Amino acid sequence: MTRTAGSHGPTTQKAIQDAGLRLIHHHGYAAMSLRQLAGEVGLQVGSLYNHIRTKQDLLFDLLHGHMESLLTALDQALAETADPEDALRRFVAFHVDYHITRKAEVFICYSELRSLEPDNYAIIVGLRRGYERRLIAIIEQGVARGCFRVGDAPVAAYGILAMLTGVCTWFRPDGRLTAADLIDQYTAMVLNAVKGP
Amino acid sequence: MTRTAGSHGPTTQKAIQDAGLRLIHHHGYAAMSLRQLAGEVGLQVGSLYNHIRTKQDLLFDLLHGHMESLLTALDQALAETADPEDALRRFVAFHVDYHITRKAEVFICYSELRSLEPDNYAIIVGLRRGYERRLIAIIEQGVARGCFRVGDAPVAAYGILAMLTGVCTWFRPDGRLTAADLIDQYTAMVLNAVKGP
Amino acid sequence: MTRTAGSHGPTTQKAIQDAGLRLIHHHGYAAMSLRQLAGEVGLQVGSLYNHIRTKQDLLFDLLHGHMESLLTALDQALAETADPEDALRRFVAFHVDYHITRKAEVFICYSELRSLEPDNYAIIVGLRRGYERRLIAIIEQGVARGCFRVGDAPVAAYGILAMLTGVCTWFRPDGRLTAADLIDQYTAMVLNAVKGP
Amino acid sequence: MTRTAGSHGPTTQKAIQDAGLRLIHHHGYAAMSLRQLAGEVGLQVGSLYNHIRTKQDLLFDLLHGHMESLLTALDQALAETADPEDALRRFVAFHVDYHITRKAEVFICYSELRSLEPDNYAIIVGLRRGYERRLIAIIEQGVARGCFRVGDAPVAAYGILAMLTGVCTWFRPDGRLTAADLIDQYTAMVLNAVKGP
DNA sequence: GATGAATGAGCATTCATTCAT
DNA sequence: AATGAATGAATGCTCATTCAT
Repeated sequence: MTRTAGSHGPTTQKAIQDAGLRLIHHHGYAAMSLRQLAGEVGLQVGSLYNHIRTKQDLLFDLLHGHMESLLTALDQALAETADPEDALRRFVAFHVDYHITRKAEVFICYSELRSLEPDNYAIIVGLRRGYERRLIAIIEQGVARGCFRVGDAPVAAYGILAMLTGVCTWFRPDGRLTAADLIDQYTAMVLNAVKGP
Repeated sequence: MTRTAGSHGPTTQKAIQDAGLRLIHHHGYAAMSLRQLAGEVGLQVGSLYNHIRTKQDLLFDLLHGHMESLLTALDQALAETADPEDALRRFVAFHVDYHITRKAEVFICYSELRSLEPDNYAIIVGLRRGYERRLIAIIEQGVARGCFRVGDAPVAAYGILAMLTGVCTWFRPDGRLTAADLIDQYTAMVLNAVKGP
Repeated sequence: MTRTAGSHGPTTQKAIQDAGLRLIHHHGYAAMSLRQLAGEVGLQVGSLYNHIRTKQDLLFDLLHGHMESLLTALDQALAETADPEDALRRFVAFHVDYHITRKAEVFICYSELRSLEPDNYAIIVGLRRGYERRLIAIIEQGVARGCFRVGDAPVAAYGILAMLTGVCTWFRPDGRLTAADLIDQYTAMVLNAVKGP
Repeated sequence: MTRTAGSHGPTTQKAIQDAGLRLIHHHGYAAMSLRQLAGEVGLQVGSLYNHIRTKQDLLFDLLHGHMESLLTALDQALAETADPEDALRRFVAFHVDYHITRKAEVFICYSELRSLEPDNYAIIVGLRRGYERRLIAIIEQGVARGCFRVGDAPVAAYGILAMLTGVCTWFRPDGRLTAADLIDQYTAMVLNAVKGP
């Protein structure tokens, strides 16, 4: 954690994280300079170090915070589902909604994995695997109960995740489709895909 | 020594592009230094400039060459298809195969778009749009003929493309699945998804 | 160590300008490297950029500062002169004295004009034209009042300026002549030249 | 000398010197790159070295050739002059004419002295001193015969040389004045200056 | 004579980071 | 907390020069 206990700069801290997220999303971690970041927040470079430990830590905190809130939110969305089909519907709706709403976090969580130092990388990838496993489990349950039919559950899951995650690349809230339309269409496509002909 | 015996223009050019592709794929364009690249090829930094104009040009040439060969290969794969379902099968098989075989090119073509200068960006994105349009056209034809049923053709196309493209992130040729298995499963999923219940 | 004890912004700024002036005077702008400059001031190269924006800016600031102080000093020297002959005497004395005293600034202001980027060039040349115009005006007044006789006033002015400015190339304060001797002789030559036979 | 005996490339040799003169005049020796020069002549950089030994040699040959032809031409112009006043008239006419006609050579001969390596510097400065001495001798003779009156002959000579040399900076053949007008005016000014009131 | 490919040193500039104030 | 000045390493790129072909 970067925040010094007891310090009273939550505003600056937050401003740095927001600007950092935006800049990493736009230019990438390697291409973002701390001078740029300081400029966005209205500080001199040196002052940044009252709020972050290193550039790498800023990235890690962003990704780690994102993954934790993503997992918490998913568990909430899936709570008390017995039926795999119902669970899959909820998963699709949750994933698309979350990926539309917080596209920057989601995007850098995929694109900046390689910018993480080994230890940090392992942690984030571990959390991500947990997320994937929840979808795999749903599919495996569906297959076990005979309501889904797929060749290989993890492969099906990776395909579905890639398809749904793609929305954070192209979806525009002010475009032809509403988020609800999108969720409806993708839910139908995903269910058709796993239920078979 | 001013020249390694046996060195040869076109060979060096190719070596630079190969190493460049590999390094950009691994570390990203911004994080790859020309010193690293020169080292991989066995040259001094300055010598690189006998073969490339700028770092940006190296990236652009890589992406441009890739997009052109991708489009040519797709047109060949789709030649003489009358039936949308047949066309879609061929598209899936082609796309997955190509994205497994040349995963580095494909990956950087998505991930390094933002590293392109505006003019170069416009060119590559234009070519990519051409690729997407071919899939959209197939889906629209299928819908027109009543064999496919999707909410919105472009949205379906983006979903399918994202799903298929994902393979270049996780597929390992020495893994549990063969490329043929993968193509079979994904063809089935895609066709189910667009044919509806 | 991150900072030499006792170092201080404005002082360093001044040291950089002094050393920059000396080095540009000796080797020329293009031939002076910022490494050299940093070495003279006792800094690492990068630290220079806490005090200058670019190498070009350093040059421009030097020339601009010089031209402004030159014009101010000239106006002071010429204040309350009614008689053209008196004005010309004062001009010669002022110009020679200034060009002996601050020969480095004066020299680079002539020799490094071509190293200025277009916008900066225009500004400095504009100021210089203002200086020339003051001498031209004196000669024209003298001609109008019949005390001077020259073919073309600007041409006479350019000749006089070139003659006087030359001192910063060869005059040595510890040489055969004192500055006062020099001013006397040049005043006589200039007055003879413009008064005619 | 740069030219390999027996080679038959006088055209290329000449083209390189012409372009070199022009580029050094425009940008300065340090700022001119051999790549630029090669480009102007229509060669690759490496090929330049079939015609020059080094960049420094190119500069030296330019200056040395210039000084030798200047001295030869001056001696011709002054041949068979008995009278100092006549000699001074001829000197002014010769110097102005030469400095207008070959302004680029003349200019770089002043401005690029500092770019010469020590040995080359000594040679060129020696030749230049010879040129100055001819004017000093004329003035001293005039003073000895009582037709000129100046404080210090070398100082007068330096002033006159600076004044006359200045023309290569500002004179435009298509301007308000012809070369003849200029020579007339400057001859008058110089003679007035040295003859005294 | 010309070319293209190489070298190794050098360039101006930017970087993440540190720390006295 | 914030600043401004510093560090030392690194960046993309250019340089004069060499030389096998």
